[in-house]
Amino acid sequence: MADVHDTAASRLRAAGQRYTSGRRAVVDVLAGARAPLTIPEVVAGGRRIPQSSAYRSLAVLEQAGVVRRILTSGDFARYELAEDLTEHHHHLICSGCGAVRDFTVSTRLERSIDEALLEVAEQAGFQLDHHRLDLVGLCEACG
Amino acid sequence: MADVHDTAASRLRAAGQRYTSGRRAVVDVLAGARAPLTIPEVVAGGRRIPQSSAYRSLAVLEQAGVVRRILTSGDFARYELAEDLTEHHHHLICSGCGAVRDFTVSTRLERSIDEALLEVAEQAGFQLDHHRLDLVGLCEACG
DNA sequence: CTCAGTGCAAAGGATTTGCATGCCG
DNA sequence: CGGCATGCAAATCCTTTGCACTGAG
Repeated sequence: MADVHDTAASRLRAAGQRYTSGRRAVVDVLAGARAPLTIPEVVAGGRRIPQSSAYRSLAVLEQAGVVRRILTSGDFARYELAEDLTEHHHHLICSGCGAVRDFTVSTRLERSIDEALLEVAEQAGFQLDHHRLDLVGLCEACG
Repeated sequence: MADVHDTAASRLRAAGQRYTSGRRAVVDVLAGARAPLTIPEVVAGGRRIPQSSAYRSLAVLEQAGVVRRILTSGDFARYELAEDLTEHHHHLICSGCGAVRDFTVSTRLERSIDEALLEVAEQAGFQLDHHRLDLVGLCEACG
């Protein structure tokens, strides 16, 4: 956990930004969650995080590579810690209620995907950064 | 192409909707594109498609399963024909300029992914609808 | 004639931004 | 002290909606 904050601090520094208490509070909330959080959830999860500051902090943290923004079909965007601060994973997305849950797949499959995508990227002249593999369906409650 | 319209018509009918000329115009524009289009692109691509009608038509078409809405990091949502009207594919997304391009991977990899996700879905009590595999990176222009 | 679909203009709502203040360096 | 970060409130802008009109059945 301290590790997360250390990494966050150094990445922000590298981006010419400070790791202030407000930004730290946002990271704390995200680190304590098991799934990506919406802005209202981040705001509600911290003791004193005004909405506009949450938006601004998350924008800065995203640019610095500390958090990642993910888009679902819900009204709000969601944020989670960058993958190298947690571990590579994917999302189960309920198309009914918009709930999101994390999951992982086998290393072998990951490797196959990465190999295939690397080739695709090369052919297309793309510089591959990462891939996104999401599962879309209905959760137990909505099914 | 006529096939696309036939399918669209029957799906709309099944959803209790009509396949009007306005909706047909939207489908025409999407069918003529090689990548998902933003609303402004749809509006600009058709001869006479008011913005609000484009939004409304696309919402109806999405509910009927004729088109799919996809979210990128750009300002606008993008729409494409449903996969069974084209073919299963994925997206290269440029994190620099937001451009999106289609690509496919081998059938073998698709099968592996589907098998793995089916298992994940089962364990999580999810009813699997489909998966999304996107490649995120920088396009030639932005790289 | 009736009702769904359409177009325009206005409203809605997540996100961004201007500006004054507080705080870190 | 100087400049970035913060909070509040107001502005932005994609998207949705109200309402009157048109067209298909």
